[in-house]
Amino acid sequence: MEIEGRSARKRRAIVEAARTVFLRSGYAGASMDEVAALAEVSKQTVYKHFADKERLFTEIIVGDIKTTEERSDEIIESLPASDDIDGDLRALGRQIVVNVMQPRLVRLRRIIIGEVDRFPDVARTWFDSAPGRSYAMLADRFGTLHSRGLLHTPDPMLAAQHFLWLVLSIPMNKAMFEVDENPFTPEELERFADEGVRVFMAAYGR
Amino acid sequence: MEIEGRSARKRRAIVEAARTVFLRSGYAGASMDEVAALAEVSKQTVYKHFADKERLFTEIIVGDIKTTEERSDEIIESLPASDDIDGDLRALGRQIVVNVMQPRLVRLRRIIIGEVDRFPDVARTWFDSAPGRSYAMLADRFGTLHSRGLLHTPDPMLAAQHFLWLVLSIPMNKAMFEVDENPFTPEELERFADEGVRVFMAAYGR
DNA sequence: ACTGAGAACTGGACGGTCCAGTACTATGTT
DNA sequence: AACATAGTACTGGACCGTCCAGTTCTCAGT
Repeated sequence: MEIEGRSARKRRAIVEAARTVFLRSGYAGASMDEVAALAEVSKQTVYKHFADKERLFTEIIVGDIKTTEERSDEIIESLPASDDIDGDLRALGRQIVVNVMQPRLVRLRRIIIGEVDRFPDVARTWFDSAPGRSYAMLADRFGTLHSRGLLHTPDPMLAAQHFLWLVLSIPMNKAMFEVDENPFTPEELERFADEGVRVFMAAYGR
Repeated sequence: MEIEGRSARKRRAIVEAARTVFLRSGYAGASMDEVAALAEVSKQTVYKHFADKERLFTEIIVGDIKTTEERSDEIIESLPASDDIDGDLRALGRQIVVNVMQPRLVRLRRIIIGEVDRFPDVARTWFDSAPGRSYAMLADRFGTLHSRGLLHTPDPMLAAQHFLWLVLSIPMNKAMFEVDENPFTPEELERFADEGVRVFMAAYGR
């Protein structure tokens, strides 16, 4: 078993500290001294591992996005294919809303939106990965369900977007403007999911 | 007729310059020197009218929010009450999406989201005014239409939120992560509106 | 197991830059 | 005269990124 060397250990500490600091203070609000201090590492070491603040930010955020992406993939792939489409979608909607409304993700989203001008590539990566990939995976499922006659989704991509936003947009939009990243209880979130799915089924149900 | 005095004229120039600069560069990116230069005013004069950068920002942004609010009110109030609910809502949806997706408003939205931590009050003002007020006004209309049997919206507030986000969330979410604030043509936007209204009517019609 | 070389790290100082906000004098306006 | 503004220099502070002298770690070669 490979033991993590000193350099790798320091690097991990830096990444973790940077994640904390950037998520807490945003890009402009974060200082490299703060990162170094929290990582218990000298500033020089930070600059040995990362060329500058922009690259550190980019790596941290893109890393977080990838993690998020994997989790979302799991959730959508777990969508069962029972006869009870309505129940299946309700379960899916609940999982999605609870997952996406995690305070950490809400903060991440806010920071990326605030830095679109400075980091357009990060924003694009987020969009392709966070909602974009879910759109595509869900559209794929809806396409299948349509051809099996279980849903009426002739435009599966549009249906997928409608589904996700029916479930998410009310709490997400509110959270964008609240200091408290998740002002809803899990029960409230699940209600948003259920009501969203109800509307979805009225329009797209068999 | 009251002639605008010198002081008032300068103040207006400062406000306009500040609006331009803040919308272009955000709060942190904007500099007071830049504002003074664009307003063709000395920095001292800026500080004569506004105590500090934070207050200048707040006044500018809140002012813009109010303007937006009035425009939104007009649009929702113009919702006709004909027998053709479906057509009326489609017209409303189109107006809303085109109005809300103005590049200026999209930028404003991004800036406010990015500054939630520093300016929670501004964010709250935005939320209460921009989506919040529309929710309430629309919910009021839906309540009336429900009791007249023209819609089935027992929870008018929820229906109003579903309506607005069915129409808006797809383009708005994409625009949040694009450098180009409005990556859609008016035709595409209207299609989002129409499709959103279709889903809405399937769930809440009759 | 020992050693020596080189890489990585520390800690602190520091230059350079940017910028909010102030001070001060001269000029213009009412 | 009284007040507002211009113009400009200045202060104070934050912070990125660099530099350097001295220390610690790692690992290959013996």
